[in-house]
Amino acid sequence: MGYFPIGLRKEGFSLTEDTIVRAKSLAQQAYHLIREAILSGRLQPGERFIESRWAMEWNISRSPVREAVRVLVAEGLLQENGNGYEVFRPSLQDFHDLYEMRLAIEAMAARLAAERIKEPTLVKLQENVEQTQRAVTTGDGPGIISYNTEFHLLIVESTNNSRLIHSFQSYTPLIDYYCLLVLTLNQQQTDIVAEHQAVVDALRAKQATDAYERMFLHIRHDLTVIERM
Amino acid sequence: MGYFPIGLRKEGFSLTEDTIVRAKSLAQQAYHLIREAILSGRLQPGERFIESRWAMEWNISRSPVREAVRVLVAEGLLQENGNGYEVFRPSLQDFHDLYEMRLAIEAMAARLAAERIKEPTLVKLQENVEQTQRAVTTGDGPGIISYNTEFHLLIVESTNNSRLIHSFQSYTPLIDYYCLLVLTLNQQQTDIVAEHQAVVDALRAKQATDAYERMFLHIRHDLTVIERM
DNA sequence: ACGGTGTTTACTGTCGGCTGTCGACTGCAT
DNA sequence: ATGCAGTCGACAGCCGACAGTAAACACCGT
Repeated sequence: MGYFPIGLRKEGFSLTEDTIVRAKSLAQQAYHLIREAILSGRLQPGERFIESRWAMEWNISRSPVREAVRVLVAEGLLQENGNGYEVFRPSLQDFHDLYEMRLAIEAMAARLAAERIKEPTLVKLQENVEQTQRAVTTGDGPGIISYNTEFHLLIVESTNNSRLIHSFQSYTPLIDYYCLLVLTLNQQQTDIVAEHQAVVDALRAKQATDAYERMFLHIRHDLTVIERM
Repeated sequence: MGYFPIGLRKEGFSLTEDTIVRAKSLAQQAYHLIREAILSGRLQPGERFIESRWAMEWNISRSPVREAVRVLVAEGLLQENGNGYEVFRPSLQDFHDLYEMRLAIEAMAARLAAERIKEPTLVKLQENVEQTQRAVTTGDGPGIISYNTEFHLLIVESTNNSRLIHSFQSYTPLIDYYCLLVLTLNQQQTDIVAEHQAVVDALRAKQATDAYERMFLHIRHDLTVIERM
């Protein structure tokens, strides 16, 4: 007991596995499950979060759930509410703050990337822009979103700065979360291709301030489009 | 038992209090104590961190200590080490990454502050610059550091952006930490006053891009000075 | 000496239970 | 009805104990 992934603990498991795999701690599994439940919207914003319910649900004790909760509170996805916890309640102000954070991180990332990016990444970025173009013309909504995410990730990663990357990864799901809750989609803008292309051009030319400027305008454009709704 | 602040649990406490005060949870107290111990250098980098030792030390059970550890791991101040934990081991690369993070956050903050800063804050900033000037001329090292910290904090706070502020507050102690460990002091540069003054001037003139640029150069200057050592 | 195999030890992960607190409910007096 | 005290159920904070594990140690045949 206590070593099988949540959800398999009663039903048993297949013995046909050919490698030995050590399950993550229950606390970590609980963390990921709760996080996923919040970000996917299965847990409503403001909904009360009760440790013991989930512990029972998963047939584990409250300790690992508590530890997961501690981390989620630190990350802001859960909030202490007098006595008890509730799911983070997003506000427009938060969303605005988040976008300014994006501006800070990603514009800086573009600036740094201009000096550090490698040829293979540039190639990938160029491909990405073209794939985005196709997705836009064919009206492939999910495609646009996923290519867009990849575009920004590639640039942030090419800074080789672990803090920027970590920060980026911590707020990216939140943006999707807001879009899920508040907005239908923010991909109506067709300028995205041109703006991405401008960033790539600046990166290719190793023009740091130019890359910064392009990325800054791109994200701020996104923000103003969203705010108009 | 279990409801008095750590350190008072055996000695009892005065009954002359005239207000009811709720003690912070043991987990929160443990969190702050551990964090303080790390940042002050009393816990050496790389030193193994043993939950049960500290629980015994404080006469509490391991549960609250564990919860504190969870948060500190999430923040990066403790690291999982196979089986067990150890104190975050800073590296030069980390320090460099941290400074680029500063560039991202604080340059953006200056940009936003230019549009949002209020007159009283501008006055405070101007006073701050003059106090810094005096501290520099009298060779008051600690004074320079504390005025410098205040300067940057004032600007970040005047963005009214909770994410930027939170990010700033999470890395600020780390910078002091690095300075404590690696460097004697990074305040040998006397340009600090002129650079701060330039930022304040740009803010007063509501020149966003100018404020951005000044702050960017100021912090990068700091970084290059440090790196030369 | 030395690789390999028990064995101890010191720790983390998890559990179930106890206690304090809060909010809702109940019943009584006004 | 209304205000108040008492009661109760639900939940978080905390605890002591147990189980599992990794590294250090001791032992052994070679």
